[in-house]
Amino acid sequence: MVEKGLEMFFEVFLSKESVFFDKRVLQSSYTPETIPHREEQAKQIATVLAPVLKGDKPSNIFIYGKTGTGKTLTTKHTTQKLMEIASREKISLKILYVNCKLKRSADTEYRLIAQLATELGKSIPPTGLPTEEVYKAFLRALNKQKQNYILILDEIDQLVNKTGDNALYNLTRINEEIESQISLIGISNDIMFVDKLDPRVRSSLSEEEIVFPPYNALQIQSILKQRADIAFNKDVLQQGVIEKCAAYAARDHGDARRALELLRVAGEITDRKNSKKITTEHIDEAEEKIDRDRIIDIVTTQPKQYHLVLYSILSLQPGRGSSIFTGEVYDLYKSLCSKTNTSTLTQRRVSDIISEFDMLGIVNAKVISKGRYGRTRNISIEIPAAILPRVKTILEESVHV
DNA sequence: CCTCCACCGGAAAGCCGGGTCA
DNA sequence: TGACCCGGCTTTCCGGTGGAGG
Repeated sequence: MVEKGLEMFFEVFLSKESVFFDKRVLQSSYTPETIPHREEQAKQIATVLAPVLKGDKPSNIFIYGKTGTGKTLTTKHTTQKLMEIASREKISLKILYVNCKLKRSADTEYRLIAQLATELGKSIPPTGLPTEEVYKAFLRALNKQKQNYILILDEIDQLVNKTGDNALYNLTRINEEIESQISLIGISNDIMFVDKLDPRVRSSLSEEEIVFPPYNALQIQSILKQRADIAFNKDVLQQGVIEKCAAYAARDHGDARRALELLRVAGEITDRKNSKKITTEHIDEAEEKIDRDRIIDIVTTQPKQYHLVLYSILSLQPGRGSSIFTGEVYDLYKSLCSKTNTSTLTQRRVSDIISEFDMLGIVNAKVISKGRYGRTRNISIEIPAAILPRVKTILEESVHV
């Protein structure tokens, strides 16, 4: 019986028409042939890197721009082209790309260097060795053949915020110890982060600086059109859909990635509803869905102690206008802990957990002063009311209250 | 203008699990 | 097997601090 039902389902699914022609084009892993509106930046990168073709060491580059402004795409694209020329001209050149945000892969000094060494063919155990050893292995790999290297460090701000600028310091002066030449390209979406760097590292890293400004609504429109032409079947887009998508994305700092995601999810919603056309209403639904999924995802993947803290905050929000303070949250949290037989964390720690929720956008926690009555955080919940009950259920199940 | 609350938030250090190496 | 390493999570310690109330 069940089997029959499933079969039917799959058959119907197959025969169902989709608005998509090639969905991959809207996914973030997709690399388009051309990158519109970034010609200027691509050229700047090319200008700095070009000397490598004559055997000179290019300057290091620091690239800055908000999320979804095409930094990674442009950098990869440009270096790839450079690589093509280099191999055609038989110039020995190696390009290494690492994303420093990737958990358990390149987000600490040890892991970053290990990752780099691995890409050069040395295998390094994921842990256990002294960092010093890993550097030696990396150096040996670099020296195996004399050539130029270009090292792209994406999201370096993450690395620095987490583990300091030690790794960068070592990398910027590694040229003194090897025959080969290394140039760094650092990509960051937080410009303030350079201030946290040791001055020597800063000046070395940003020998050249390239800024990626946010896209404006018109530019996002053209990006969306370019992709939509390939991604969707003919005539599935209702008038004004692209414009609306672009407007949403431009509203908060011209994030092209978000705009593309919005369009993709809107398409998926359209398919699921068996409609033939993507409408502007679908865009609205998509935006809600993305937000909802994000929050649910964050909440479910959080560890138990975090659940207890969040549950305390939610319980203190009775709908009335009164604001919540750290002290109250901690008191409730403590009693919850003893009720559920969980070990109790210090207030210092809970305070950090609250600010983590703040950074995740689950909660809004501003430090305020109540004068005579001390200083504390003013906490309010940022979860849309529509999914609050669901979040509560998740928390209750995890915590057994 | 000064006090003093109720926390904030940086630094450092400890614990523990997962690992290497000789 | 024991000495040692890394990194995530947590505790300890402690010097701030904005502004209502005196």
